[in-house]
Amino acid sequence: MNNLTLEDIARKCGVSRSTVSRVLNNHPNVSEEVRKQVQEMIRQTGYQPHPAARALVSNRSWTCGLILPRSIDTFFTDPYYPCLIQGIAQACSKQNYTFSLFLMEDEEDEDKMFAQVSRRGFMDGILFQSYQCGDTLIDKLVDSGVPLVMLGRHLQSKNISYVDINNIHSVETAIQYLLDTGHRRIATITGPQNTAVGVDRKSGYLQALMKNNIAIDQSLIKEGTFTDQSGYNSMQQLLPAKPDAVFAASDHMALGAMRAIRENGLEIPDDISIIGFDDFPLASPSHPALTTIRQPIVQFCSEGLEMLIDLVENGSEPPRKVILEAEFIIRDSTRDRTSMH
Amino acid sequence: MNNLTLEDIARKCGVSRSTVSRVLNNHPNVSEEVRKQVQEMIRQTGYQPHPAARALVSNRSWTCGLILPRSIDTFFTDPYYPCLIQGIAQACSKQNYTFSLFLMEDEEDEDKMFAQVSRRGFMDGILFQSYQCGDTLIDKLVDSGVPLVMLGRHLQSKNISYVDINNIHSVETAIQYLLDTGHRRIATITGPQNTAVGVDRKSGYLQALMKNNIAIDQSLIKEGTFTDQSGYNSMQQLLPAKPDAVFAASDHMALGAMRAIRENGLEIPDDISIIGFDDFPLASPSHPALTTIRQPIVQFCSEGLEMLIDLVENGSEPPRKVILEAEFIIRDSTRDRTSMH
DNA sequence: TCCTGTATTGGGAGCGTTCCCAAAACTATA
DNA sequence: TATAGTTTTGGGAACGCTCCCAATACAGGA
Repeated sequence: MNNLTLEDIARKCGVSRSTVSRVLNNHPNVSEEVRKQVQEMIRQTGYQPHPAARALVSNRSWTCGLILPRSIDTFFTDPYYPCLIQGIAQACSKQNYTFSLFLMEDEEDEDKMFAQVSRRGFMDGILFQSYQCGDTLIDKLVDSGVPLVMLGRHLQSKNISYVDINNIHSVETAIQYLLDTGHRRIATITGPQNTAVGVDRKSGYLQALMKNNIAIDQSLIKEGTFTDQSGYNSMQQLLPAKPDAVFAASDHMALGAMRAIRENGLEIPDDISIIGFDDFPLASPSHPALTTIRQPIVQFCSEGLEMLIDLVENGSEPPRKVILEAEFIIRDSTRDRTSMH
Repeated sequence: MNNLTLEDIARKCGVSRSTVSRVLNNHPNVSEEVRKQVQEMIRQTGYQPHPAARALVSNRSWTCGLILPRSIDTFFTDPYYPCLIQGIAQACSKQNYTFSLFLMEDEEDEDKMFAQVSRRGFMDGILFQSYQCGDTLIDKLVDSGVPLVMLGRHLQSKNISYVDINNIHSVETAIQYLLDTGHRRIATITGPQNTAVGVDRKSGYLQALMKNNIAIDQSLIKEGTFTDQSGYNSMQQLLPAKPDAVFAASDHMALGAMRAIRENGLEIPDDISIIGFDDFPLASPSHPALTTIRQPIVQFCSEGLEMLIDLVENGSEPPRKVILEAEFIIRDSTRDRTSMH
């Protein structure tokens, strides 16, 4: 346990506290010679400035929080959350930030988190995973004035800065691909319609069909909950409508749908093509390998953190907004049906 | 953003800073009347003490870190990690601790984490998920002197405090159950043999057979990696040896094994009984519902944190050690074969 | 009523930084 | 060589707490 102070280093180098502080913070106005000497001493002794002392005087803690609201019920089963957590952890490490995680389970958790967050100087800012609308937590956070970035747009976004994936456009691209490759009865398993992702991915599906003057058939649309099981159930309901392709709003649901398709004696992609969304680790090893839309999760997280740091340093007006493009990945669960003619 | 100080509260109440501090820290020697008045003022104003100021003077940050070492490669696919993270988050919230998460990906991450951790007063202590032996990180952490608790025993444990599940005993119980219900050719898919869990769960299997004077058949033992895919592959290799039961060292591997069994035209539990380990959310909704050993993950996490707090407050000598019992849960993937006689 | 002991209260010092301003050292110019 | 300007350096004050010790208030007993 290393308990040297600035003053100790200063004494060892025969300079003042201030000079060491300047070296530490890369201020100019330190002669090259002295800078070298101090840096060497810091290296040798393994000195680390005391974060609490720093935070006290500068009102910056170099810590950011990630809040996952309690309405999230697929934390254990959806690989999105581990991926997100890793992405944020990675971004924080890169920016020399400490990463604090808050999983809200009940109101008590929210109060406790609040106490930790609402005091300037402890948590520089927070990243908030968007989920259901109607979450009152988000309003409380905005009111508290803590720098805040939403991960994924909020359904009733109230001038909050956010990063999002271009869900609508990327789904449109995927559906257009299905149309171009000769599919005519394209079904979709949507996400929950009280979430922005759920709504946006469905919009992409609808818009693509409309642009191609294809009538919307409600029997080809089922709402899922992002779980494997809901994909399976929705697919069972869709099969009687005889779709030749399905777009599922998450890979997890796509895998469930594939199970249902196979159990009904149909082949993928020969009878039905299937497209997912996410491209998390479970997509590519599936059989057949899943055609999907890849979320740029690493970039998503680092953009989110960078935006947050910008907010902390330059104030949160006006709200920032970044939309990232997702990549359409064609694998083996879709098939070109035009070559059959 | 609430930026009142102790002194502000004191002034409003017409008392001194010290008195407010005493109320805040539940010191005795404050008259009941004054205490009430101050508490009411704190409530009204929503005053929160400045954590950095507190940490600076008391060398306690009320923050603990959870480190997941970089040798972990199943972070996204094994529900253990989300469960663990939630368990720790919950325990921290209960103890009014802030939870910082460190995911090590490369050596640079380790260095950065080290800088944050090795300075007393920033991170009170750390929880370290045990994984592969040969991790040098653990030695560095021990040397740094930061209070440390291992989650799961370490294969070459060097006097480190830890919490663990009684893996050996709980597996023995499960195997004994298989024997008692008439199974004779019990196979196992073990975890990696360079991890303590992998070794211990295999030991439980071996000991149960030995106690019943059953010869060990190496063709009934395959080593997996805790993934679904490895469960599938191992099961394919085990099938020629004609087992009538399989114990898989994780639910995930059990599910993979079930897939392999079904693909070979066999029925569960009629032809082969199967037992997993974990009882995480994916076990009970499987078909048939999986007989498994439930890890008391919530208790595991809270014991770990309590041990860490004990270490912080009372020093880490002698090392503490807590072993929790796991619960054997019988569902539908096992079948009593004695009633067939 | 005075004295002693205990319960309560107040204020100073200090934690390890950053920031600011003044002092010192150096440089260039007249 | 004197002077003004610039670069570099040092030290005080402050951040908001906790801890310690001294001061005060309030008992009860002689």
